[in-house]
This record gives sequence, structure tokens and C-alpha cells, in this order.
Amino acid sequence: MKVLLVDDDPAIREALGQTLELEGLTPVLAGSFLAVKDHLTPTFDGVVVTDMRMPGRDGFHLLDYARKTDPDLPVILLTGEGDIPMAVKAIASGAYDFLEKPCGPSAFLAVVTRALKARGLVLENRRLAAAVAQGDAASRLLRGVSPQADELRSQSRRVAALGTDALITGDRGSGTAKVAEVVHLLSPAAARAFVKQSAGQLDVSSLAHVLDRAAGGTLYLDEITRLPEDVQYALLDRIEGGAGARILAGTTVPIEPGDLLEDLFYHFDILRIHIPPLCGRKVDIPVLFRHYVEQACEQANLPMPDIGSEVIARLMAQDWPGNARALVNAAMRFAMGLDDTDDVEEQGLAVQMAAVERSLLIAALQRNQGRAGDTATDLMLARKTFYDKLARHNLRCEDYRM
Amino acid sequence: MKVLLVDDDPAIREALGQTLELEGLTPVLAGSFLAVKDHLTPTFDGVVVTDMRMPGRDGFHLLDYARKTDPDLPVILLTGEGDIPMAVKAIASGAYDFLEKPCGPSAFLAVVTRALKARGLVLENRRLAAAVAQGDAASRLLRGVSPQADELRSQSRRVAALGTDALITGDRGSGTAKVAEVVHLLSPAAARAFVKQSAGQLDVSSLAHVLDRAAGGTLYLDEITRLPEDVQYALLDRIEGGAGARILAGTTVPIEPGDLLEDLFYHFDILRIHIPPLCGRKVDIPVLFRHYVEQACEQANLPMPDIGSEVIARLMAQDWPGNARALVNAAMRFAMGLDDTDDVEEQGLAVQMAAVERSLLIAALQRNQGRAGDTATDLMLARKTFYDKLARHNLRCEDYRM
DNA sequence: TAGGCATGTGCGGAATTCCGCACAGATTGC
DNA sequence: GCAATCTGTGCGGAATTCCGCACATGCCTA
Repeated sequence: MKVLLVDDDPAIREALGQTLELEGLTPVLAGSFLAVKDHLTPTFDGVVVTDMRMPGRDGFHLLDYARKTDPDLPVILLTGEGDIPMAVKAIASGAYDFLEKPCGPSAFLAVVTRALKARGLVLENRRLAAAVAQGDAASRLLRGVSPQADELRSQSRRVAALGTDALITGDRGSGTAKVAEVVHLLSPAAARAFVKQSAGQLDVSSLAHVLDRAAGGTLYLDEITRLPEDVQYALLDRIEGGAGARILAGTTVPIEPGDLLEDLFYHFDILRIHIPPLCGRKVDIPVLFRHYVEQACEQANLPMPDIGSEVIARLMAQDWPGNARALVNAAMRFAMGLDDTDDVEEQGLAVQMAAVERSLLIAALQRNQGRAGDTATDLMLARKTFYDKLARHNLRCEDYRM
Repeated sequence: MKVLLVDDDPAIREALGQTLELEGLTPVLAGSFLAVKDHLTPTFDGVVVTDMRMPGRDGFHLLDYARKTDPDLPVILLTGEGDIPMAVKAIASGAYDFLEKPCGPSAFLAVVTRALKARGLVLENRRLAAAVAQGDAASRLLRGVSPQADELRSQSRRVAALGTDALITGDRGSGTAKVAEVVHLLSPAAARAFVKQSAGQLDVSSLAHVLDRAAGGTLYLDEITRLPEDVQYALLDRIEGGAGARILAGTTVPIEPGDLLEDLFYHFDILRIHIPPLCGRKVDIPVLFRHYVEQACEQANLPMPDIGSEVIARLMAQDWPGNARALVNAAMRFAMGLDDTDDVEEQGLAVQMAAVERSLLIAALQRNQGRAGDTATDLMLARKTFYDKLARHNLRCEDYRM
């Protein structure tokens, strides 16, 4: 953050500037309003200290201008010694604070530091408010109420902010690609390309190609341990020469230095994001399951079924080696009325499809209060076809009338 | 916000308290540390002004205690006139500011006001950070970057916070039920039941039933204008006697007092949430479309297709009388590789069944790591039939092998 | 009471799906 | 290197589904 110091007296400017520098702050010195005018924007990351009595545009003018530009931009006014009426007027005019000249360094620094802190909070609050309004990608996409889910979001935000390459680890089905995308969405390059590529399917020429496509954005290499050795060398060369994109590597198998070229391994291992398995954060299962059921229902335009406590108990009783992917599948089946939330052997496809069709027919009948013609139209079926299907499923329109 | 004023001299306390009250601030007066100790918590909504020299625990002790409790809690110290060493020590010890006794009301008020503002920023900062971390339901579920979308989220948050019954209006396909659910999720009763019911399908006995199911939570009555008149009377009786649940009413047709019993109409019309039509906020279409495509891809485990600018242009060129529901359908078709992004409100049964079958095939392929024979057996299909279905859905086994 | 509209069903032709078979090619294991 | 196994596909007959048509019946309204 900066301290914009405005005083027509060069000696005072220098002295105060030195005081600031000795405190580790960043002064920007100027002799007049005109010299600093362009700094005074709503996003200016700093505060203003100005002498009140200056030729031409005085401190009050500057204060007035600043307040119109950003009412939360702190302006500290330097007054003459004992000029109490002027000080009162300054505060009344919206100055953050005032200091009487000459003042001791500690008093000066105290006021400036307080103002900088206030400014920092204002800017941070604006940023946070924008994040809330927009919906931070981590909280939107990485769900869960467990401490482990919190940690995952925090790790993702940290990696995004740092902008470095990183390694994403997690068991099969845990969503390494999704976490990579979240990191991308959280980063300044969110509007740029996000390229996802299976590492095992790369060769040297296609590596160059995907790096070009990801330029300025993010390249995610799935299952990095399958990257062919010649491609590993080529990748290292690119990284050393500037890859032009952030590279995230994912793996669902445990990884150790010997699994990759050592330099490449340690390059990615600078930062890790570890996705906790579902079995270690079972408290997240109800939230995730409900979300996936809602998603499936929205997609298929199905009514949202009640999720009873016995369903939740059944979900919680399993360990979910298939992680989120398996939970998505279970949720989809549940949404379709298949009443199957286990990861066990399946019914045949035909039986499942019949159950789904029956659910969809019932939902449509309900939407249309049992009016056959309307329901057939709703489903974009010929009336006859519709009747045929009802017969097949032992359904009768009259059962759905008021 | 409060000003906690600590001084062993009653005359000074009273005088400063009056100064604060005249400024519209809220003083809390105390003669000793012990009297205020319990106020000093991390969530204390105010600042502390304390005399430094007091019998027993002095101002420094209070400052020290406060800083340990919450380093961001401003403590203003009142010093004796000219006691500069003491003032310096105060600031060095982390006091927010100091004032020399006696000081004028305006100087006193300026410091206090500044401290209150600083405290407000800190508390707001914490609240916003928590909201970001948790993921506010409004920003997660009610998407859009337009001012109208902002307004919808704000209305939803306000209704949620007030805890009253309300009316939700919006055109067909705009998602009145979804907004009702968001309001529910934002409210303190989020963990309780959310019951959705078509108003047209209610009778007096089923009304009692759904109110019982929603007890402590939220009941959403869809298409409230279709509520039979006898049920309206029954509902009014329950509302007057305490319904036991928050009741939200939705309508996709314009509603006026004559459309319902007058008392019932005005009961719900206390608060309205109006969902803006997509045609009035086209800037939201790209964001929403992308979200729905991502959702469809996640459900069906499909790779995310690129959404070209020509696709966006075509979406923007339509008015979307089917609103979000139609956009969901278009997104699903796009995700499935159907080059059809037009405003089609309902899906036919065949399209829905095709989507389901595709999802089930993919899930089975994943379970079987792309082994065709095993997958066909799993689905209880002839191998040939299985291959026919893959062809029909543009699926290839090899894409699901390790 | 009559007309209009909606419902429900049998018949039968067209369209679609199921699926066995045979074959060629690829992969895996001994 | 070879045998066993798996994969993928075209052909074609059987089975199933789609759906228009015609008709009878019931309900609602003027």
C-alpha cells in the first residue's frame, strides 16, 4: 500500500517521506494537487497525507475531490500548529484525521498506519462483497461441510492466488479434474483457456499443441504418472523455458519421486492439494447426495423426491470407494425412482429404463392432472402411443385426476 | 453500535456520555474494568473509551485484556493533559487512539466515530469472509451477473432473514420453486423440511397433512391461484392459528386480489419476490447456459464441450419465453452433442429417456473399465444390442479404459 | 336434448429395436 | 509364436413399438 504525500515544501516532504520509509511504508511524494490527481481513484491502494495550506489548489480542494471520487479514501490533513478552527473544519469536511505541524514521527506514523489499516479493510470488504455476490468458485463447486472440505477449499484458493504449478492428489472418483478447474476459475486467468488432457495420451508434438492451446490459462494433466518419459523431458524443457500456462498435474494413485523424472516431480510437488476421500468425511455425504439428486432432477425435469433419513443412513453406512463419482451415480438412480443407493450389482438396463419411464409418465400425469390428451402432448407422444405405454406400466389416467 | 465508556470519575462519564448521545451514538457507561469485562468479546459491536489512570485495574490492563480477546477491538485511551510519554506508550501498546483530557466534544467525537467505523469494517470483513467461505445459497443457486439477478438475490436474502410468508412471482419456467427453496436454504430453518406442493392438488385434509410435514420448516405452494376456495379458507384458519411453518406461495400467472380470498392474498402480498424474465436480463444467458452445460456434463460424465461465440450469439438472439427451464433443456441437448440450442420448453419423453439411457450406459462402462463384454453382461444385454446402443449414443468403450 | 369434446381401445401397417451369427482383427497369456 | 479371448461390425430375421384410423362411450355446456 502507498502513502501519497502532498506538500509544497520540499523539506517537509522529504522528512515525512523518510519517516515513512523507515517504517517500511511506501511514500509517493508530490508538490501539488495536479501531480496526484490521477492517483485518486476508487481502487487506489493507499491513503493521502496533504498539507492544508498550499498555493493554488489547497488541501480542502484535494479532500473534496477525493471524497467525490471515493468517500472511503482516507485523507489526512496537515495543519498549522494550534490552528484548531481549521482542524475542526477539516474533520467536518470528511478528512480521516488531521495532524498539527510539526508533529513527532510516532504520532504521524500512528495516524498513517491507522488510516492504511482502514483503507485495507475497505478494499478487502469490497473484494469480499464482490466474491459473495458473484459466488466464489470454491464454495460453489467444492461442496461439503466438513473441516476437510473447508481445507480443500482453502488449499484451492491458496494455489489459485499463488499462481504456481501444483499437484492434485486424491483417490479414484474423487474429482481431481474438477479441483483443477476450480483452481483455474479462482485465478486471475479464469477467463482464459482451461485445457484438460490425459497425460498417458500425450506425445512430444501433442504436448506442444496443448501448451499452445492453454497459453495464458491452465493446462491440467490427468494421471500424471502415465506421462511417457520422453514427454516428461519435453515438458521439463518447456517449464524451464517458460511454459506460458499454469500446469496442474493430477493423480489418483499414490505418487513418489521415482514415479516421475525427479526434477518434474519436485516441480509439481511445491504445492499439493489433497482431496480427502468420502469415507474420511462422511458428514459431507448428505449434502453432496442432495446436491447431486437436485442436479439430476433439474436435468431430467423430474420432481425432487424426498430423501428420507433411512436413505441417508444407508448412504452413510457405505465407504464409497468410488468417491464422488459413485455418489453422483447413486443420486441419479435415486432421482429416477430406482430406489437404489448402493454400489452393488445392477439391475438390467431394460428394467431400469422401464422404472424411469414409469416415473416420467407419472410425473407428467401429475403435472397435467390426469388429462390424457394434455399429458401426451406434454410428453410429445402420439395419444395412442401414450395409451400403449400406460397399459405397459399398468397406469390409468383416472387415478391422477382431482 | 455501542461506545463502552470507562472512567472512575462519574462527572466525566456523564459528560462524555451526553456528548455521545447528542451525536446519536449509544454510550454504555462504567466505572471500572470489572464492570465491562464481559462486554469484551470478539463479536462486540462497538468500541471502548477508557481513562488510563484508574484505581485497581487501569486503562492499560483493560487494553491488554481487550487485545488478547480481539486484537481488532478499538480501545481509545484518555490521558492527562500533556502526558506525552503516556500517550506514546498507549499507541505502542496497541491502543487505537488517545485523547488528552480535557478535550473538546468535536475532537472526541471525531476519534470515536473513526473508531466505530473501523470496527464496523472489521466486523463486516469477518461476516463477508464467512459468507465466502460457506457459500451463500443465493449466490450458489440464483445465478446471473445482471442487476436484476443481484436484486433477486437481495430480495431472497431479505425474505429469508425476515422469516415471513411471501409471494414469489415470475413467468412460466422462471423457477419459482427454486427461489422458494433458496429462501428456505438461507433461513435459520434450512435444516428443517422443505415441502413443495401444487396448490391445485390440495384438499382440506391433504392441506393439514402437508402443513404437518413442513412443521418448523417451509411449505411452498405452487400456482397458488389454483388453490380451491375451501382450501383457501382452511389455510387462512391455520395461518391465523399459527401454521407452524413458513408458507411461500408461487404463481406464474399475474395475480391480483380477486384471484384469491382477499385476506389470503394480502397475507402473502406483504412481501414479494419477483423473478425477472430471461428476456429482460440477457446478459445472464451466457453464465447460466455454461452452468447448465457443466451440470449436464457432470451428471452424464461427458467432456465439457467448447461453447463458441456463435452458440452464445444464437442464445442471445432468442427471447426465451420458456425461461430457465428452456435454457436447461437447451444446455442438456448441447452437452449431449445435439446441435440444438433453441427455446424449447419441455422435453419429450423420448429425449428424456435417451438421456437417461446414455447416462446408465456410461455409468456401467465406468464400473467395468470399458470392458465391453462385462458391461453388456452387467446391463443384462446381448453384446450386439449393447454395441447398437453405444452407436446410437455416440459412445466408445475405449474411452472408458484405464 | 343435442352437439362438441375428451377418453379409451382394437386393428393393422410401418418403423424401429433386438439379437444371433459369422467374420476379421486386436489383445493377452502361456 | 500360437492359442485363447475379447472386440467390433454387417447382415438379416424376429420381435416389439409407434401410431394413424375408426369407432364407441362418457362428460360438459348451451
